[in-house]
Amino acid sequence: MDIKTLCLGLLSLNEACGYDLKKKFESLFKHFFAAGYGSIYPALADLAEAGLVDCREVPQNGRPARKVYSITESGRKHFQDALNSANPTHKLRSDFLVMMYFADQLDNDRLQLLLNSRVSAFGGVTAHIKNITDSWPSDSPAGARFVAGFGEAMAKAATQYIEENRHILKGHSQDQAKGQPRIRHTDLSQANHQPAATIEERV
Amino acid sequence: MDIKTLCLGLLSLNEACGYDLKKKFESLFKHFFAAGYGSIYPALADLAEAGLVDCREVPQNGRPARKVYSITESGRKHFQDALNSANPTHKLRSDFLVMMYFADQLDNDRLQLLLNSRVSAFGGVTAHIKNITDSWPSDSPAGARFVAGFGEAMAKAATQYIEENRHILKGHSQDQAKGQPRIRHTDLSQANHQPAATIEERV
DNA sequence: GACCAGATATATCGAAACGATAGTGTAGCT
DNA sequence: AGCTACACTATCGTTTCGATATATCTGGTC
Repeated sequence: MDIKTLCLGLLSLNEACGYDLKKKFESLFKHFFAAGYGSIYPALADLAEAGLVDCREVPQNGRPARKVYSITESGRKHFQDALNSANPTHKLRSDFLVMMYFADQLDNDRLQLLLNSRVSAFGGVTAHIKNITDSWPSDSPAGARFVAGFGEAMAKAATQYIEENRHILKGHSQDQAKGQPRIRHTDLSQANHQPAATIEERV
Repeated sequence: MDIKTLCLGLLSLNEACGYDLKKKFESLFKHFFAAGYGSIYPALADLAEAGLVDCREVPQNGRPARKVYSITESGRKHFQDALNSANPTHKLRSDFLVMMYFADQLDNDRLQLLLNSRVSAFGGVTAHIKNITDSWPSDSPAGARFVAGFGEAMAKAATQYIEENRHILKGHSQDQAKGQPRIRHTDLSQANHQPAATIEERV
């Protein structure tokens, strides 16, 4: 599902301008789908050109006019089709885990700092979700509650995992020699080399 | 952390060709960092041009020659710097959760299908991680075990959350009218409109 | 022996998305 | 008077994605 479709989906609930959509991304979708202006504005322009949304300019005193986009029947149908055809992805991209993978090239202070700030980032996610859901009425849509709960559950599980397992990671102490990995590593590059499983190699 | 840096990190452990790196991404990093050929090959070329890696061609019978990249001292230093300066991200991008957010525009069969295949996808993640870790020696690096465990923990927590909360989602039945949301939605577009919190709006 | 799927290895190209930045006036606070 | 936050627009260069092309060897099946 691309950003265009997502914007269309949000517009299927309420008409909105680009700025409104950005705010939604940063409140409702913050923990599972990020989108910046550089994605949203072109997406809206494309949707308008394709006739999936209408654009209406609402002038304001001083400020740039709001360009309010509202979904058309064609757009609504298009979104329904997208909901029913796509097989949805669910992808994590984590520099944090990459760094943890390379923990033995970090010194210990740095490692502990990274772990602590990740835990605190998950705390921030939890706080954010609590913050937005607190204002919801009791009849708020099930989907919204489901995804909020999912975010909470993930943040909690991640925090717990880190706290329970951080002890297995030990960065080297700072006065130790840096820059050379302290594990064996073996030449991989013979012509016609064997399948990886039969070669001694750092996992 | 961009793909270049990540490739450099992998090359700090073993020299490798583009194809080798791709395999690593698809085994070790599969659950938290994806990268395709379209990212890896340009990254290697850039690294070589910047002098952070050396490239050595190893001819093979029939097949295209392996271009084996090995990290230079400069490259190693560069990677250490990257490890110590970046504040790492950890981002989820989930079309699945987007769709769940729009659950009330899905019919029930489709909704159940999506939930089931997501659960089974998490099962696949768990199986994949078990598969790669089973072959590891007992002295395998702590970082690798930490990130593998993290993936397992997340897959487990996600599965559990879905199973325990899927009942709150109810897609409409198939014979019901489609295409119109059944919740109120209010015009957002008055000039100089109020802050969102004071307007009735679908969350 | 014929045949096909899959592994090994390279690489490119257009489309999509990211991330940072710019501009401009209002409102409110100190 | 000056500062910061907010409301709204928008662009632009870089990075990344995803699909595809090419070519040969290997291993298994009918």
